[in-house]
Amino acid sequence: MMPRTKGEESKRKLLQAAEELFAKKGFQSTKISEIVANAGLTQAAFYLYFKSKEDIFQQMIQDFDQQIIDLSDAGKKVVELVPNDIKSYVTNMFIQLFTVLGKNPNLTRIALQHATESDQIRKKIVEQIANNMSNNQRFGIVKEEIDTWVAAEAIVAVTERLVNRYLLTGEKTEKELGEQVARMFLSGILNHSKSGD
Amino acid sequence: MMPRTKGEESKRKLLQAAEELFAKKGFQSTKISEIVANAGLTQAAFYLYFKSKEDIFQQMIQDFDQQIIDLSDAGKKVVELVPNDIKSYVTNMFIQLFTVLGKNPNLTRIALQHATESDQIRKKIVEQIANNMSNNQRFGIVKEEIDTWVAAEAIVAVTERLVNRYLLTGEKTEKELGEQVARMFLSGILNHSKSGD
Amino acid sequence: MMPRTKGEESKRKLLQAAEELFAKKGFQSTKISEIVANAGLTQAAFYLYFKSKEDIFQQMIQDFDQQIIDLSDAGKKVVELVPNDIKSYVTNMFIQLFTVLGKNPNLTRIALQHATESDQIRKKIVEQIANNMSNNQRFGIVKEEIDTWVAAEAIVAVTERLVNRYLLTGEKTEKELGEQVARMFLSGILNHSKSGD
Amino acid sequence: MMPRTKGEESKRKLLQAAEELFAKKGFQSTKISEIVANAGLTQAAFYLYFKSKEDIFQQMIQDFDQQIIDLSDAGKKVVELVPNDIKSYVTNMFIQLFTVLGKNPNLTRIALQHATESDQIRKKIVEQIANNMSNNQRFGIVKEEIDTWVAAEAIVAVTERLVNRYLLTGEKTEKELGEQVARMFLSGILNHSKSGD
DNA sequence: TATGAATGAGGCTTCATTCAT
DNA sequence: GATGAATGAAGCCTCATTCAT
Repeated sequence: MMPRTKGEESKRKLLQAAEELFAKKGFQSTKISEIVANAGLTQAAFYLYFKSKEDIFQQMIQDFDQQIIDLSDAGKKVVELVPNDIKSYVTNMFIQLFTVLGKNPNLTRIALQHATESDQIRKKIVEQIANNMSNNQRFGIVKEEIDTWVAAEAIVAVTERLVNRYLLTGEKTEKELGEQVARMFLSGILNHSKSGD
Repeated sequence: MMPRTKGEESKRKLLQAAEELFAKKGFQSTKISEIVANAGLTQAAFYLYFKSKEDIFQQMIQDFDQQIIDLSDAGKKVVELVPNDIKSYVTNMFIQLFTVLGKNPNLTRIALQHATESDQIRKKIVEQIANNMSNNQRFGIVKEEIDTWVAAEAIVAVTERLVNRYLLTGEKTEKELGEQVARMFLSGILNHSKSGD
Repeated sequence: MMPRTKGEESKRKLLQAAEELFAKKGFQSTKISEIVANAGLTQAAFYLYFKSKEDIFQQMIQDFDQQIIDLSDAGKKVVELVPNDIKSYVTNMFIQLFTVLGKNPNLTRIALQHATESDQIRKKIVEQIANNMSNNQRFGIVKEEIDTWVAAEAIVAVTERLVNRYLLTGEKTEKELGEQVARMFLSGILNHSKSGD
Repeated sequence: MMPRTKGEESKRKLLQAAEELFAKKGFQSTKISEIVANAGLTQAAFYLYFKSKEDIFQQMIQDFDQQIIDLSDAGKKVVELVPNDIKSYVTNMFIQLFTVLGKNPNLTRIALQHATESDQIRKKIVEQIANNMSNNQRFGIVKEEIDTWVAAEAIVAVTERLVNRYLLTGEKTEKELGEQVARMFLSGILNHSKSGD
C-alpha cells in the first residue's frame, strides 16, 4: 500500500492534490498547474503518470467506483435475509451508505458532479438500492405504492447532499445522519410493522 | 411579454441560449462562442447586452431568485393555518415546490450548481422550509425528534434531483412526484394523526 | 464662423470632443465611443462626418497646420529687417511662438505626439526657425559656431515642453515664458551686441 | 552579463524587442504579437516571463530608473564644489546627461512618453537639475532672474529631443551635442564670469 | 440628419500538452 | 524520474466600422 518507488510516491501525491482541488473547485476550474504545485512537482512530471487531465480523473474515480461496487455486492447478499428488526436493518443501511460516501467526501463530491461520470456512478448506486427495495417489496416489507426507483433516487440525493452539508463540515456524524434519514424515510416506505417505533 | 425591439429580442435569445447551455454543460464549460452560435449572433453582439459571462449568469438568476422569494413569502402566510388535513397540505406543498422548480428546470439546475450563487438560493429555500417545519413542530404536528434543518435539506435535495431526473425527462408529472415524495416523507416526519392514510 | 446647420454643429462638437480626448489620452487610447459620448451623439453619427478615426485627426491637424504656415510666412517677412533691438526682436519671436502653440495647447500636444504627423509639423516649425537663424548668421547676428538646426530643434523642444508644463496648467503666461526662454538662449546664441543686457 | 540559461536569453530577447518597438511605435500601438515575433517566440512564451504588457514595461523602466537615480546622486555630490572653470563644469554636466540618456535612447523615449511613468522619471531628472542650479544660484553662479525650474525643464526637453534627433541617428556625438547645448545655454544662465568665452 | 443594432478583425491572456535535456 | 522551456489552440473581450431604418 505504501508506495515503494519515488515514482509511485509522486503519482500518489498528484492524485491526492487533484482530489482535493477537484472537490474544492470542480474539474473544469482546476488547473494542472495547481495540481502539480500542490504536489510539489512540475507540469511535465504530471504527464509521466497521466495521459491527460481527464485521465487522472478517471483513475481517481476507479478506486471509488470499486468501493461502490463492493457496497453493492454486500447489499445483494443481505437481501435474502428477512430481518427481524427491519428498522435497525434499514438504519444500518443508511449508516453504511453515509459511511462509504463520508469516507470519501471529496470523491463523492467529484464523482457526483462530473457530468458524464456521475451518471454512471449514481446509476450504480441507485440501481443497487432500487433492486434491493423491489426485492423487499415482494416480501411485503416495502409498501406497494412506492416507486422504488424514485425512492432510490431520493435516498441517494439526500445522502449526497447531507454528506456535503453536514459530514464534510463535521457538524454531524455518520450515525446521526443515518438515524435522522432512516427516521424520515422509514415509516413512509415500510409497511407498519410490529418492529416500528 | 413579447419583446418589441430587435435589441430586446436579441437579448432574450442570448439569455435563452445561455440558460440551456449552462444547464446542459455547466457554467465553466459553456463558451460564449456557443451561446452566441445558439442565438444566431456574433460574439461581439453578446457584449452589447452583457458585460461578461458572469453578468449574463447574474441577470439570469435574478428572475429565478425572485420567484423563489415569492414562493417563500406565500409559504409564510400558510404557516398560521392549522390544516384539518395535514397530509393533503403537505402533499400540496411538495407539488408546489415541484411546480416552481419544475417550471424552471434549467434555472434550478444552474442556480443550485454555480458555487457562490447556489448557496444563496438553496439557503433561501431550505430556510423557508425549515422555519415552516419548526413552526409546525411547535404545534405538535411535526415530530419532536426531527432535525428540521436536516429534513429541509433533504427535501430540497430530493426535489432538485427528481426534477432533473423525472420532470425534465417528462417521465413523471409534478403531481406524481409530489405525491410520491409526500408519501415517503409524511409518516416519517409527521406525528401519527387521524389524517394519515 | 458659427455653424449654421445642425450638421455643422454636430461636426464641430465631434472635433471639439476629439481634440480634448486626443490631447488628454493620446490618439491610440481615445475610443470613438468616447468621442461621440462627449459630443452627445451616437457612433454611427461619427461616420457621417469623418471617414475614419484617422480622418478626424487629419482634419483637426489641418487648421493647426495652416496657422503654423502663417506664422512661418510672417517669420520670413521679418527676416529682412535688421532690427535695432535684437533682443526685443528675439524675445518677441519667442512670445509669438508660445502664443501660437499656447492658443492651441491641445493641438500642439497632439500634433507633436502623433508619430508620422508630428514629424511633418515639427519639421516645418524647425525649418522656419533654422532658416531664419541662418539668415541672421550671415548678417553676423547669430554666432558662427552655432549649429542653427540644432538650435532650432532645441527651441522647439523647449517651447513645446514649457507650453505643456506651464502654459496649459496656467502657472505661467506666454509673456513670462517667452522672456525666460529668450533670456536663457539669447546671449548663448547671439553675438555680444550693444543691445544685450 | 551574458544570460546563462535559455530562459534568461528568451526574456532578454523579449525585453530587447519590446524596447525597440515601444520606442518606435509607442506603448499602446505595440502589440504583443509584434514583440514576440521580433523575439522569435510565440505569444504564450511572453507570459512565461511577464504577467502583462504593462509588466514588461515596468521591468524595462526599472533599470533605467536606477541609472537616473544614480546620476542624480552623483550630481548631488558635485554640488558642493565651486568649480574654477564653470563653463567646463556645465559642459561636462550636459555631456553626462547626453551620455546617460544617449546610452538608452529607446528607454529615454519610452520613459518620457508613457504617461504615468514619464512624469515620475522626468520629475526626478528635472528636480535634480533644478536643485543643483538653485544651489549655484545662491553662490552667485547662476543668474538671479533665472527660474531654475523652468530652466531645468528646458534643459531636459532639449536633451531629450536632441538625443532622439541626432544621437539616435548617429548624426552627432554626445560630445558635440553637449558642447552645442552648453554654448547655447551657458551665457544665458550663468553670470558673466572670467571663465566665459 | 441621426440612430439602433450588428459585425469582423484582432488584441490579450490562459491552459493543457509536448519535447529536448 | 524529472525539469525547463516552449507551444497551439482556444477563450474572453474590445473597437472601429457598417447598414438598415
